[in-house]
Amino acid sequence: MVYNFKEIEKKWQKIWEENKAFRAINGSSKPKYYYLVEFPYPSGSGLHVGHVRSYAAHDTMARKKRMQGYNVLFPMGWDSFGAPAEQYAIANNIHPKEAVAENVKVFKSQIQNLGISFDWEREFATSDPDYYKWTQWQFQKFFEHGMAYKAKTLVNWCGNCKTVLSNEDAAGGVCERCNASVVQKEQEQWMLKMKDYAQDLLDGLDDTEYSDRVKLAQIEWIKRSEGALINFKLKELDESLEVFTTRPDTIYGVTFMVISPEHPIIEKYHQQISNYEELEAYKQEAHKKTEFERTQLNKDKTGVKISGITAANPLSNKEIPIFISDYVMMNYGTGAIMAVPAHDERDYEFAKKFSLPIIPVIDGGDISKEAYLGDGVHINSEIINGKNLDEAINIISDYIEENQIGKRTVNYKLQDWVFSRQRFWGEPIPLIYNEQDGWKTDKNLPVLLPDTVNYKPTEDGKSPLTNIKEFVNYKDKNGVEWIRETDTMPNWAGSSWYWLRYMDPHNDKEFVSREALEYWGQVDWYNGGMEHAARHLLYARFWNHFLYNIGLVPYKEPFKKRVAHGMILGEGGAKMSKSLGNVVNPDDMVNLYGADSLRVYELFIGDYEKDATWSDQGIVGTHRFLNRTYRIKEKVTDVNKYSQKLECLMHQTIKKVTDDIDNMKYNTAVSSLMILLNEMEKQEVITKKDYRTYLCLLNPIAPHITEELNEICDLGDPFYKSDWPVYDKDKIVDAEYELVVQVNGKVRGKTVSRTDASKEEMEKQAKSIDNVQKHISGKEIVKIITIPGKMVNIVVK
RNA sequence: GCAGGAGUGGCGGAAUGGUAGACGCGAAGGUCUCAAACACCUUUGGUAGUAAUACUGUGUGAGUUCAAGUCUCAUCUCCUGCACCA
Repeated sequence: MVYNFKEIEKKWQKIWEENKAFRAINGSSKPKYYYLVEFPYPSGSGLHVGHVRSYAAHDTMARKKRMQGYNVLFPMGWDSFGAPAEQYAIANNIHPKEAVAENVKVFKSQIQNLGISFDWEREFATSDPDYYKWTQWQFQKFFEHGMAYKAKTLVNWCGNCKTVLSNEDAAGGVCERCNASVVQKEQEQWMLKMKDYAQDLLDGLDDTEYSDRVKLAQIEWIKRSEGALINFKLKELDESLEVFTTRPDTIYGVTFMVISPEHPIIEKYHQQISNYEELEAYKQEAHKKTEFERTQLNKDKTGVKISGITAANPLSNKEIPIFISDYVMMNYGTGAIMAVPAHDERDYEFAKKFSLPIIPVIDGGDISKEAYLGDGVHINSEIINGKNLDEAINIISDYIEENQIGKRTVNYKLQDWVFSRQRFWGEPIPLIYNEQDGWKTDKNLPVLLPDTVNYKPTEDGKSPLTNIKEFVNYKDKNGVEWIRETDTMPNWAGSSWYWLRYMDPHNDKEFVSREALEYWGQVDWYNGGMEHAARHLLYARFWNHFLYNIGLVPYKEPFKKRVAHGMILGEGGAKMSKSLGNVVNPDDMVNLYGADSLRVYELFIGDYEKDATWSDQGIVGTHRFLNRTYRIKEKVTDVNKYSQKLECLMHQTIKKVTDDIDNMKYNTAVSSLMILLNEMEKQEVITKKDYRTYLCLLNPIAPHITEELNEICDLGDPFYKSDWPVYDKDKIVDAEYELVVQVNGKVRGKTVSRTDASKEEMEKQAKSIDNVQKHISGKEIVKIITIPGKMVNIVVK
């Protein structure tokens, strides 16, 4: 250990805190910039080296931006509601509130030990009543604007966590939290009408600068498809069955229909259906299957034919049977499909299984083997015979609209948001109910979570709050008795507006003041993990779009820019996990090498947006780099201008580091600083200005050691009060350079040339090199390509 | 299956169409030391050669170009999302 990083780091962290060095000022006349990094769940396992990477990266940008004269908002808080905190509490047999307080303390000190320049005066946790009061208030806005409704839905039920999960939480048929299988269960739930915002959420992406993969994750999740709704008349009833299809042109190939086992028509025409019991049994069987079995394992088609109801093809008038099958989902489209086995893989499998007719309507392929999915000319299709795909779709769409059989439509995969959780540790949904008045908002906010110890989920899956009479029974000031809603909000709620609260975190009159909203505007740059690029981002955008539409926020899109960091993998390339024993604790690294070494290492490790593998050796390298940075202070002279030999490199490095930080190319920023240090080490002495500039460029990445050296060597104001260096673009080009000479594209020699040499001079110089002579003598020179300041290529024959 | 991304030394990784392998790690040799650690110096893609140098080299195969890791086409592999989405 060359320098005492422990003492230095503590010292500067204290100075920054005492001087409120990173305080963001509402209404400052400086230009504003808002950096947001996802706030963590304060889980029991403490900070991960992955957190360090994203915090250090944003911190680097934030520190530089401040030095460039911006009023930077760079806040941090805690996403403390939800399952992780609750599970930790249950496991350790303490109240979630205490668990959160405990974990936040650990997280905060870990982050502070890293010297991240968060404005801690704006800190809050989503489980603070002062915060969730406003989450509840905003939910009431959704409710008041008809955006929240209660519905009996088939929900994903995790038997292990004893809770309902959103489709997003149950992706892949396993519980996001505990990995147990998810089954389907009917339950009354509060829903938010997110589907109404599908197109807006899609269009809004055009006004953002998200990285491509983030944008695509959003598009994929919303998934828009254009097609048509078509009504199929039911022969026995005065009723029709509506289907959604993207291929109306294949309608002549429809040989049967399939509806979801949960389709309401089954209940409605219970009487007409002669095999109702059989259908009901199938439905029950399907619900027992996990989503995983339904989708992954069981590609084998199952189903039951509905007896007593048949449909008619609206174009050909042919009578067709109707089946129920679990391959049709109630929550997509209309829950019913027209089956075209000749041209759809799933319908084909089903038709084969149930020996149903397969009529080709597009020419091509061999339908005796498989469904033909390719393009071609329509056949067996009366009014569209001989037409190609686009034409046929148009003709059929026109036809069904003219004859009022159906209409063109756009469908989205995006679903309404299941907003209820039957858990203790969440924001209570602030609604009350009685028979006469139905559901009403409770205006006495916050609706506080009771201080109960009975917070474990109940066996029947109801919220533990249902057992607390003092909470459930509510009498208003007129003496009217109400029952309180006992469901709580999902974890995603608190994180759906937290960036707004940072703008004005202590406001007890409003969720955020209008002035603060106008001043800070959009989050300029939001970083987080790829795992949140679909769901969290979608919920947050939806929430903000809604607030915008009711006039509560000035911008529709909350985040101007979103970039996703890569993961830090354990040594060996696997995801860090306790079971693999490859978890690296940032505290250990800070103790061994210091926060600066850890920060530099995590930024040097590779491309910020890509995954990177941890290496214990790598951090040794960056630690050495900082030691050398420290040691070179002995060479500093009192001269206050750049050394002549270093001047050009200094300007080049300023440019490189400035550009690289803006483009998140931290690895090459660090590398260019290493190059500069290597050069300085070669000099007998370096000037005060050389050293000051070098330290200043390194400061956003390694803030402690640079502040210390700046002070020890008496180079100027502390960096947190200083300006970012600027380069002179006339000085980034050296007077001389190494001219590369190629013959037929192969390097045959190098020589030192003047930057302002003419092409003729360059060619003359090139030809004078012995080895070049050797390769061109006796041959005909076809042409010479000369790139000033770079190279000469002599083409010979 | 669909979409996106990536294949470069022993390893992490650099390269506006213009010197491939910057920078770092590791390794080898050396200096310091009684010794070790730390530090410092030298070397380090492969093959041949004392060397100068030559050939070869960015997953594979073609192509465009004076010049290709970079552009085009084909192909293989890996990763990451999404997935019975009608």
